[in-house]
Amino acid sequence: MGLNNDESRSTEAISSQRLRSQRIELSVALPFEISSEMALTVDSGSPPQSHASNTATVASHFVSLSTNTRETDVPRTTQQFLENESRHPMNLRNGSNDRPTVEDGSPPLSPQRPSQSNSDLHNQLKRTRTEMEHMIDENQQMRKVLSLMTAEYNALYQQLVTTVALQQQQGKTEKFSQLSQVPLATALNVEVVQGNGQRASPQRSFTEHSSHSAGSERSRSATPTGSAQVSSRSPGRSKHGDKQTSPLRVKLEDDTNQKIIVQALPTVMPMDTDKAAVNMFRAYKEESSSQAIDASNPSESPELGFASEARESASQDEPSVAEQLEQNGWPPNKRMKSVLQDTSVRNARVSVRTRTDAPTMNDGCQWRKYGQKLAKGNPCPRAYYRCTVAPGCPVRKQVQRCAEDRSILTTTYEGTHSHPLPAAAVAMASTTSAAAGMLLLGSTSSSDRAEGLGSDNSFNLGTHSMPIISASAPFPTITLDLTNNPAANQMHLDAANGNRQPYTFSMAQNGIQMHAPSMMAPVQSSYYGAAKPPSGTFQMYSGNPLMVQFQGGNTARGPQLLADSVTAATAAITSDPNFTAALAAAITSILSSQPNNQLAATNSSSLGEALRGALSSHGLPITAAKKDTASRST
DNA sequence: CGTTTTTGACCTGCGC
DNA sequence: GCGCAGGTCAAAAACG
Ligand SMILES: [Zn+2]
Repeated sequence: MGLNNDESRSTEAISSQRLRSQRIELSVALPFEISSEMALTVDSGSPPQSHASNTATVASHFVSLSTNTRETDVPRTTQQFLENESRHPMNLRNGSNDRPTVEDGSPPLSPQRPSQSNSDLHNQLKRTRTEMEHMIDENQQMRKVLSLMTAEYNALYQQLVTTVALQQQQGKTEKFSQLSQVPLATALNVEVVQGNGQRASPQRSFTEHSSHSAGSERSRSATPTGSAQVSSRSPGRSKHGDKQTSPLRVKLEDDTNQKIIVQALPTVMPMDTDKAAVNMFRAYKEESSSQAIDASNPSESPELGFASEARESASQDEPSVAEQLEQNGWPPNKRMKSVLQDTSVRNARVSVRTRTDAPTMNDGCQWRKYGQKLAKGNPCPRAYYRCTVAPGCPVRKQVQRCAEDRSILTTTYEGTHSHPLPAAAVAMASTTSAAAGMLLLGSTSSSDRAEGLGSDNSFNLGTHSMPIISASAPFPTITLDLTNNPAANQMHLDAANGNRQPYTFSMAQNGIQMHAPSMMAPVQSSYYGAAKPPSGTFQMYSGNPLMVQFQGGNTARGPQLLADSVTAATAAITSDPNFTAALAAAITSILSSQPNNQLAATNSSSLGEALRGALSSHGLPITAAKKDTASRST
């Protein structure tokens, strides 16, 4: 380096570090109960190739999505989405087979009238059908969004409750710090808006990140961990990293006239098609230095408010240090970054173990390798990747093969995407984000290390339900084991405290099983070591009198599908206290998962597309029923 | 020629 | 302070 090394380094060192999470503002009406009662119907009407027999019943609660929604009305943001939902009361429906497609997709054109003649109906049917095909598409996307939102909402809700409780206990002065100390989900970012409108941002603003590829503005955290300090200043948002597509916005007001804005959620904004997604990203990138927000997220409605907020500070492409100082009162490199949040954000990790020959798992995202290291204890090098879908995206992943079994690939994700994701990437992204959120919410401190990546690559977790607590585990890590190894194919959510029972996810060929702590016993007895379950089986059991069963005909394999299944599972976990709700989320997600068609190991395979066709390609009878925990069918 | 990979240097946190 | 180990940077090389 040509520069004075020490100088530049130290300066950089203090400067705000690269952001690893996006900032997305979520506005959630606290009292709003999305979760427990809602799930999207899976009725996809009559898809092109299909049996049109997809039905689902989840605890008898169904929401018929976009039944009255025209294409243009399709909510793009979760906010809108949710509003719609609340506007249209749930549509209860039984899982019936072979319903007339009209029923589901019938647009506002004209309500069905029994008196209509057959020909009229026929014509209408035609028109409707076309529209329906669009609807189906969007329906599926919505489902994903919803499942995400549900999970996230639950997490948020819990978070808020915790926070409020804390606040009540603590003096006012401590409020902020309390807030900042609450371990938020990876994607969460809490801001406190004071009465005067000024924002105190206890958390480092993710959007500060300005790392152009030029890298002139490198930054590193110099603040010692744990010395989180809350100061009130305007959020350091600006620059490209700033695009956010916040699906939801949570706003609370506490007694002190302070608004708490909880920002959350990965930008999971499913695209209509991957092509569209690509284009969008292109545009996204191009505009990365300006106000790409509107362009890339046209659906953002003004009333949501955050768009303008974003604009206001995104005016400068690359503000100089002085400018930033002016704007924020702090030089960029001295910006307060909530170390706590930072560490939370940074530390939450989700690692996924898959059996694959490909050098890296195709998760739908674009990655750029930025490093490789020989990890201790493992002859296989560990590769470091960073997301390149959007400049400044904080997400990273590490990929390493298992020392024992080289066919097992461990991919560890960290961070939350700061941009819309291609459909293909939604599954994995939401999985990791949900899992990370759960992790952070559930445990107050660290937990076990990423298995397979750490020096001890023992993934012996499977055999017992004991969480592995590694003292040398700086990061809370959730591990999804998607290998079919009966001994190890589990996911453990470990809490350092040990007072939590791990959730266990087992991946059995085509299904995924989640065991909540309360029902550990029954599960282990029957599934483990048993023959492979029927293909396409999804089961979730919980201590609650609720059981869901998913049965599909096709054999699913490949990490992609698994990833999606896990998404559902993870989403479920995320809202631990509200398992039922989570379940709904999970189901919706699962339903859209697909027995893989062409999931080549190459980068070209698109999980999203694959998923999209899932239901239509295979008329999977999906049933869910309330049952006793005891009863189960395999 | 732009983008990605490779790779050695460098940084940071941690334990001693 | 030193050494180690995990991560990251960035120049150079490779790639398409
Ligand atoms: Zn990304």
